[in-house]
Formats: sequence, C-alpha cells, structure tokens
Amino acid sequence: MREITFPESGSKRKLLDAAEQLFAEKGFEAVSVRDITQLAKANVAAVNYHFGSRESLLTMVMTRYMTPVNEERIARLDALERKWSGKSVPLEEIMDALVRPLVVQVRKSELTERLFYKLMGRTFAQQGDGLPPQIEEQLRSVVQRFTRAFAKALPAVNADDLTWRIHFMVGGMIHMLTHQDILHRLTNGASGTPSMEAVVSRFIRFSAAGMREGLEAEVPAPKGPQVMFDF
Amino acid sequence: MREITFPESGSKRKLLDAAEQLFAEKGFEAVSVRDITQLAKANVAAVNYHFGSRESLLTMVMTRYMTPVNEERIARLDALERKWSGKSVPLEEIMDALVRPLVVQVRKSELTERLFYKLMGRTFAQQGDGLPPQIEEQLRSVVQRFTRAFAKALPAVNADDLTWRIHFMVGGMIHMLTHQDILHRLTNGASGTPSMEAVVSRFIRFSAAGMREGLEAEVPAPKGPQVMFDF
DNA sequence: AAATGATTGAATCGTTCGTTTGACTTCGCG
DNA sequence: CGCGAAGTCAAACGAACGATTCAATCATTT
Repeated sequence: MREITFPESGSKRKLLDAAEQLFAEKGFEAVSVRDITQLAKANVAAVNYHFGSRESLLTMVMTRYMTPVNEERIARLDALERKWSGKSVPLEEIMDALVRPLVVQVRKSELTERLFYKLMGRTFAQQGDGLPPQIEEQLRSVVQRFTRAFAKALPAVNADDLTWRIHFMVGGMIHMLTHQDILHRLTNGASGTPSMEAVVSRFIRFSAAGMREGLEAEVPAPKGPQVMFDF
Repeated sequence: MREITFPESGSKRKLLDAAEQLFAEKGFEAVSVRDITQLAKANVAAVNYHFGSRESLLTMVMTRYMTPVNEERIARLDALERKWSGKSVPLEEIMDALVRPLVVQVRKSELTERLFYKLMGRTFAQQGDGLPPQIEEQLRSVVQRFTRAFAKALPAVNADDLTWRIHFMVGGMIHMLTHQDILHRLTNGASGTPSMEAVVSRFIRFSAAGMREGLEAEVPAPKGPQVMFDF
C-alpha cells in the first residue's frame, strides 16, 4: 500500500499554485492559509515551513506571475526603442508593449484566462496600498520607464497632463482586467474565442485617442504595425 | 458633576462618522468594529445595538454617501435631457453629469476631500465583488441610465464598442479617485487649491476623445458649456 | 419619587486567524 | 542497514474577530 512519492514531490509548488488560484478568485486578504493548504492537500504548517509566513508566500506568488510580465514589458520597449533608434516610438506601439505581455504570459500560466487577468487586475489596483515592496518597486520602475517613452511620443503634451492621462489609461487597463469576465458575457458573445486580443485592441484605440487629445493636426489615424490584433 | 447630555445624543451618528472615516482610510475589510467604536468613543456593543451587525453598519455608511451622489447624477442627466429635449445630449455634458456630483457632494461631507474621493473610489472599484445589494443595484441603474445617454450621443459607435469604452472610462474615473492624493503631490503642485476640478476637466477631455475615437469628421472640439471647470 | 423604556458598560461567548511545537515519517547517502 | 536531513502531521498556542449577555445607567413619563 505504499505510494510512489518523489523526493521533491512539489508540495511547495502545489502551495504556490493553490494560493495563486485562490488569490485570483477571492482577493489577497480574503484567503486564509487554511484555505490554501486545504486546496493544496497539505498540512497547515506547510506554509510556514516552506515560506516562513503567509506574507512571504503572498510575495512569492506575486513575484512569480508579475516578474515575467514586467520583464517582457521592458524587453518589448527596449526592442521598440532600438527599432526606432533615436526617434520617438509611435504611441500605439508603446501601449502595445505595455499591455500585450499580459496576453502573452496568460498562456504560460496554469490559471484560466479569466483568473489570470483578475489576478493581474487585483495586483495593479493595489499599487500604493499594501503591496510587497519588491512588487511595488517593480511596478514603479515600469511606470517610470514607460512614462519617459510616452513623453517622447507626445512632446506637445505637458508633463502634468501626461501624468494624469497615463493614470486614466492605467485605470482603464485595470478595470478591463478585473471586469473582463463580466463584460465578455455581454459583448461579442457571438465568437467563441475569449477574444481578449480584440478587447486590447479596443483599449489601445480608446486610450491612444485620449492621450492625443488636443493635438488636432497630428497623427490622426496611425494604422501602424499593431495590426496583429487589429481586426 | 452631571454632564448635559441630549436625548438623542448622536452616538449612532458618531459611529457612522467614525466608520466612514476608517473605511476611507483603510478599506472596508480592514476595519474592525473595535476600531470603529474606539474612534467613536463608544462601547463595542454599540454597533450591534444600533445597527444589528457590522455588515448593516457598512451598508448604512455606504448608502449615506452614495445615494446623494447617484441621485444628483440622475437629476443632472434628467435636466440635460430636458434641456436638449429629444435631441441627444452632447458627450461632454453627459460625462459632466456623471462626474461632477462627486465634486459637489464632497463639500457636504464631514470627510477630507482626499478621504471622500478615496471612499468613492474604493466603493466603485468593488462593484460586482461583495458590495451590499442595495448599493450594487443603485450603481447598476445609474450605469444603465448613462449608457443609454452615451448611446444616443454616439450613434455611430456600435453597442459592443460603446460598452467597452464606457468601461475604460469608468476605470479611469476610479483610478483618478483612488490615487488622486498621490498624484496631486506630483502635479500642479504650484497652485495651492486641491484642484480636483482641474483634474475632472482633464479626465473628461481624455475620456471624451477616447469615446469619440474613429469618428473622424465629427465634433472635433466641442467648446461646450462645461467651461465652468475648463480653465 | 417611582416606573418605564432606551442606551451604555464590562465581561465573555464561540470562531477563526497565523504561527509554533514536537513527534513521526520519508528521503538520500554512506 | 543506519543515520541525518527534509518533510509532514495532529495538536495547540495566543490574539483578534463579530456577536451576545446582563446589570448599571440614563432620559422621560407617570
């Protein structure tokens, strides 16, 4: 009656996965270590044995899904700035570099699309309100990097306006993520695909127009290379 | 040594005020009834005596600040539709009716501007995720009412696009509210005034451009009667 | 002044929380 | 095999939670 168990049977991984799923479903504060260990079929003490504390586990979970996204964001922006060497990167392409990593990384996750986006939305929404310092710092540096790019792409928009416009845009992105499951049921219900790409396309168009507001005679319709998701 | 106390000495009110302030500062779930009664200088039992439960108190607090805002929103939209009898209300005026009540009602509140906006932001952000049914219903009906107005103002935008654009806009509004304290320190620090009105003006311009996206030959610059905050 | 109903107070209820303990089992390795 | 390390387990810890009890106090009416 002996079970064939492996040395590193991956109970640490199972805890991370369970915590991730529950955080996505119920929010970070609404999940107890007992909820987590129960779903992971582990003992209550396992969390403190493997991670030291609930807080540490939370940080590790967040780091695991946030770091790839933020790294891809920076990498894409790097590539764009290389591609447009010196010249300012077109607005839509910067936005694409900011949002597309979400659509790419969702597939590498064990989570449902729906849950992954919810998790992302919850995390971004908490910025400046109790996120682990590492995550906070990661986000802060991404925002700073993209703000510089936006400033170059929109030199006619003054600094204060730009700051607020970026903020409105980020708010729209967060809301898109946290409520995408509800809205997908109401809109484009015809096509079977989850169609987050179509939503991202809509979002970029909406935000780009807002970012450009007031720049009458400039770049009215970009028709740039973001056609990948422009259908 | 007898204190002159009044029959309805207002301990119920003091509990509502204390709860409101703490909810704004720390969020709804992070505040215990002991936190509330301590700030209100009341006994722990007072909450359950006056309101029946913590949940009931939360609902009453929310209702107290949400109802005036939502009623003013509807009243303003009513007035606009009367004013433009039959014809569609201009986009910026609809948005003004949606956002301005926040700026008006903040002054009738005992709270700081900063805290009032945070409270509003927190509440809107929680929609569809554990708000009391009464509040949820209130918000749902406001959204529905304004969606119809937006649809009339932008007949060229198809229903799905419109739904998502409204969603992006609402997200921007929420983010503006929840993070306005941080950003006010970074932008327009020169002027002494809190200048939420200026931010609202920025927000309406940003969102209106996004809502109109794709409507090339139409209403490029409205210069409508929303000049009140347009400086 | 006495009676009455509304409010307050201190103490305590039963739960749940994150964390800790110490005994037990399983593993890799000599 | 045997040993030490790594991992798991049931049990319990103290703290905090929302809620309740019941006697004391207050304001108002008789």
